[in-house]
Amino acid sequence: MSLNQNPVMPTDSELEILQLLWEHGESSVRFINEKLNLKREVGYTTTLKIMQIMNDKGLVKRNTGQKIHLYKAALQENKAKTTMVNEFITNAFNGSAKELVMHALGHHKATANELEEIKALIQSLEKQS
Amino acid sequence: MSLNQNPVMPTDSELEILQLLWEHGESSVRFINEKLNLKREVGYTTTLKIMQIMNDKGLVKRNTGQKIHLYKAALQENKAKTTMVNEFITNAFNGSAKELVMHALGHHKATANELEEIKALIQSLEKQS
DNA sequence: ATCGTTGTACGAAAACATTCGTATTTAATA
DNA sequence: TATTAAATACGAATGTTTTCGTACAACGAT
Repeated sequence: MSLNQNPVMPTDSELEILQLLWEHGESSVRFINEKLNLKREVGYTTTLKIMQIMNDKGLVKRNTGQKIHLYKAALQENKAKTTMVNEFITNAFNGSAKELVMHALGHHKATANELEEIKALIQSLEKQS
Repeated sequence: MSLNQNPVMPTDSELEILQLLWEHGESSVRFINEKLNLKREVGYTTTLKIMQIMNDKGLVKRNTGQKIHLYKAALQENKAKTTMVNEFITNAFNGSAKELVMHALGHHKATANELEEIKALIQSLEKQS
């Protein structure tokens, strides 16, 4: 996706890799490729190429000090996800966070505990105003 | 009896057009192209081509009874958006609706009224269980 | 009937994303 | 130091999305 190209939007493959980097921290191509292959078959050089492109785009930072290069996400997980959510709200929900939330809660199961946490967040947002 | 087929995910351009069709109902290519051009420059035949592709994919239904063909969204707005939200939750939030909602509410401003509506929805979800 | 305007059809270029084969580099070890 | 295993670099094929030029069809006005 991207009609909007401001903060560089990751492609689907790039997002898959970013998630692994957020979860595991700085990692080698080999490691990421093995994690990817737990879910689907991907060639090593395919993963390598995508991570090199991500480096060119500034989505990751690469440490080339050793033979085995190490990659880490260039963006904080929270900030990146907020950017993606806002983009999604703009593109698919005409800017209405409420609409998105209604769909997310109405059709994707959330546990009682999660609903409590969301209520608490709303409460704290209401106190701010 | 009809076979259920995998929902086709619209591309960004296709989604833009779907939103206009949901908003305005059955429309001509000329009309949609003019709406698009309020926000960004798009050639007429570009819009035409995308709408033809959407027809091939089954994203829209086309009425060719007149010289000016009319297009309407093939999917109900609610169903399509739910599908997109669930896809997004899977891809970017590891399946957690809560994570998505927290991001949506935490950083995208929602009005006090909207927060009330969301609370009411949560209440009704909690009653169900 | 012909001309000009406004449609649709279609193909191909341009831009972007994904995949992978092959060449080259690096470094441990025999 | 020469060999080998494992890494990176690079280019090209493939696939998808977006864009638009050009051809042709429909129709109203002359």
